[in-house]
Amino acid sequence: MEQLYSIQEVSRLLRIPKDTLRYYDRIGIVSPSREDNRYRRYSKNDLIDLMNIQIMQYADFSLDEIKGKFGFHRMENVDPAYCREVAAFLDAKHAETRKKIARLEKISQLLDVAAEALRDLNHESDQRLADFVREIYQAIRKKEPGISEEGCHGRQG
Amino acid sequence: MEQLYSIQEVSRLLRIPKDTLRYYDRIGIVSPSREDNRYRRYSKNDLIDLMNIQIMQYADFSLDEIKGKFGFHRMENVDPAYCREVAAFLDAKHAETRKKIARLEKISQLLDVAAEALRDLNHESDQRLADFVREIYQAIRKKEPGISEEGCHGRQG
DNA sequence: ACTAACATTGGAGTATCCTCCAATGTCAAG
DNA sequence: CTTGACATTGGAGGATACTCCAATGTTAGT
Repeated sequence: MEQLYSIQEVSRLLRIPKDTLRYYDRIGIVSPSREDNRYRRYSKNDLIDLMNIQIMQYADFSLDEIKGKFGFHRMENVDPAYCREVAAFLDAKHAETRKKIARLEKISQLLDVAAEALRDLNHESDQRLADFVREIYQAIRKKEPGISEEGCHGRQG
Repeated sequence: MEQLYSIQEVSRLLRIPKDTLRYYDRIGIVSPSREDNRYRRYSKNDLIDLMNIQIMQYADFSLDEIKGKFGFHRMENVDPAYCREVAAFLDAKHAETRKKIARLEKISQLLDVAAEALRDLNHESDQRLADFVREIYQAIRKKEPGISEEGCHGRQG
């Protein structure tokens, strides 16, 4: 007596386009059972999976990560090793997120300084902007130790 | 006597792949002058444009925004109206960036709580995670007032 | 002349996540 | 039996920013 939902019902309940649900089925992310007529029938667990996916997408997980790393409600399998693995994965994501935030804070400052420089055009604000841009530019360059694919046939001394 | 650079030189100096430089030329973002043999020759100003583009990409501007909104070094044209327009644009970007940061802070928290819940499996941390997820889920849903393309032929009462 | 290293072009492919379409099948009501 | 709303499928297209390729032309050195 488990309740089942048609694709349309799921689409309305979770506000996920039907095409997207079909797409998720295709790529094996959420593949509901079928009726004799091949119509999809979503179970409660399928809905929970989909809600988890919505959360994880909000949290910048790619569909690939979602597909690969999670059993969702199958968490009934409380395998400690698996839990540790997932926890480590979440830690990595957390670190990544902190980095993104740091970058965006820089950008926020940059935009602020730039807008200010544009609003009152004087040497001081110009200078501040120039300095800031230079700092960021150097940070960008330091990222990769300097090889740009095609540019290394004739190696520079 | 302006110094000019070949595509290879620019690629090495700025660490931008040659294909990318050609791509920028194609889509009209930075189109250097040509020699008789049709080889590209980048001017100092072209380099400055490219550096600005690198900065703006770091700041999450799309190439379209970059193309549309900026005269870069042509800023010698200090048209006050244009400056105000650009400043307003930067303000909007700034607001957008603050929003992104707020979202990422939420995500950061979520990942933290989730990892913790996975590490020591007890009712308390589980509950905290569940609450947090619910809160975020509701925030996600509130975003759009609830229409999902295909799902509105037969309108729900 | 021949070669290596550079340059050009148009066009196709990659990656991600959908989004849309046409052809077709199913189901319930009148 | 027809109509309308639902469902299915495979495959194409879109947005973004490249990335790669093949065919071909140019330049400099021996």
